[in-house]
Amino acid sequence: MSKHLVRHLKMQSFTEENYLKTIYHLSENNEGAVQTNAIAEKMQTKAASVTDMLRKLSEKELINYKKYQGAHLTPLGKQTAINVIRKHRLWEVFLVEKLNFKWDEVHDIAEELEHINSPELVERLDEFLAFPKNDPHGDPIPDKNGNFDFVPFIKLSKLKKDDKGLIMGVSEHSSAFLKHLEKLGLTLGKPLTVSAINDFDGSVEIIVDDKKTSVTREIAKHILIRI
Amino acid sequence: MSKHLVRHLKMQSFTEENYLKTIYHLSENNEGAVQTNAIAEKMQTKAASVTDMLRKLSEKELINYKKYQGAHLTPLGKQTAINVIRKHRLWEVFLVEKLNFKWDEVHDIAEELEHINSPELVERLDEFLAFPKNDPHGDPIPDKNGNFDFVPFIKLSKLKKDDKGLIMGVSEHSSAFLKHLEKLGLTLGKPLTVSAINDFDGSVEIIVDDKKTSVTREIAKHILIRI
DNA sequence: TTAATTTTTTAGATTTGTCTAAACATTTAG
DNA sequence: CTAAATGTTTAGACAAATCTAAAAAATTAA
Ligand SMILES: [Mn+2]
Ligand SMILES: [Mn+2]
Ligand SMILES: [Mn+2]
Ligand SMILES: [Mn+2]
Repeated sequence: MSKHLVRHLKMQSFTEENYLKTIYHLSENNEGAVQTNAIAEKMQTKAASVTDMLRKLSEKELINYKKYQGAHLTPLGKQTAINVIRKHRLWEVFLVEKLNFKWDEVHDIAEELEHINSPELVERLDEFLAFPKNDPHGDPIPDKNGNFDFVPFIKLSKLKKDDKGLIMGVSEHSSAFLKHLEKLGLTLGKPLTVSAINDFDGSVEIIVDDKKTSVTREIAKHILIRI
Repeated sequence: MSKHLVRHLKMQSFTEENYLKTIYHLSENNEGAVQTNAIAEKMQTKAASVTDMLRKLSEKELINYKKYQGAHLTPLGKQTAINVIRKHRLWEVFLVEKLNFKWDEVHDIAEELEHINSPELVERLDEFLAFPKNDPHGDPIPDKNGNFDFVPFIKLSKLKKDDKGLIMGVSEHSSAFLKHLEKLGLTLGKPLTVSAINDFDGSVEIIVDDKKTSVTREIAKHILIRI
């Protein structure tokens, strides 16, 4: 890391921050330790590289790690990860609300902006945006102490025929996925009704804006619903 | 450079961008080739490191460089440097105008933001800010084609007794310097009159807002005036 | 125009983050 | 319960950006 990017006191490199964030996201769902291969896959890197980094993060007391046993974030590691996520989501709100980007265009830019290191900047950005609670994809934005409401949305793929609900979020941020939803009229806040579930491939037929559409089971897994 | 920060087509690292920017600024004033030691001093690094980087930038055709002869930006290198400067200055305007930072607080944050790689983001930011012509320190903001008016301001240190003028810029961005000016009431746009020049140490006595103050010759060199 | 001084480059290390190939450990299946 | 498959770590290398110390070139001064 170049000296021109010297960070605050606890100097985490972009790379370290990305590892911490990935470990955080992987431990959100399943409870146990986060495995080397899972991290390697998410970060599009090799298991050997992950092992190296896990040792380093462990050295810095950002994770608990023992050989062959996977990783857990320490409180310090968790705080760091949540702070990066806070910044990511605030910048996404900025890009959509102030610069008129679409929700499918902001993720990659936020991946860069999330590493800008200025606590003051984050707090002022939060204020400028009027302390938003959710990002453009429905994800909750942690406050400056790292607290946020855990809202247990249900995957569209779990709904039954005739269930009704509101689209509250997505669990996949790729532009391709979001553009596809947009084309189908599936945007945040939209009410929908499940009109049928296809026995053969699990695809879900829904009614949105009085129009009938259908999404594959894979897509339905990434659409989050509040009933 | 980590793969998570893979940039656009012409992949310049933060470090390369900072070198190009420094070479650009050093060639703004004196015309000839930019010397190794001058770069080393501005970047707070060692001459040996500079030599390594000059060879690399030359390899990439961003500068013209021959051993012992110093460096010149190529058109491509100049364009890259100006684009980084454009981003730096636009972000400074954002920080001051939208997030209410003071002019002495924004430089370091902009040093990080200037490396965010998204042409679309820059254009939308420019529009959001209503296409500002100057940054909070009076420096001109290049347009998206890299063009900007060269405005030949005069250093306060060059003025004579009884000369009048407007403060149009500063050529030093450190927080300490800017805070000092602020304390003396020397902010952008302020009219001033030179009431005396001290023979002994060259310090400049001025009248601003009907009050008399005095700045050292060193400080006067960094205050830019339009008569 | 030789000598002293300044400037620049080279040589050789170091740190960070990455990789491949091979070894080792753990889990799963027969 | 052994054997195969899967998952993880080690060993050794590499590229980027940096450093120190020493050599070489260019400039300035005597
Ligand atoms: Mn995102
Ligand atoms: Mn998001
Ligand atoms: Mn600045
Ligand atoms: Mn500025």
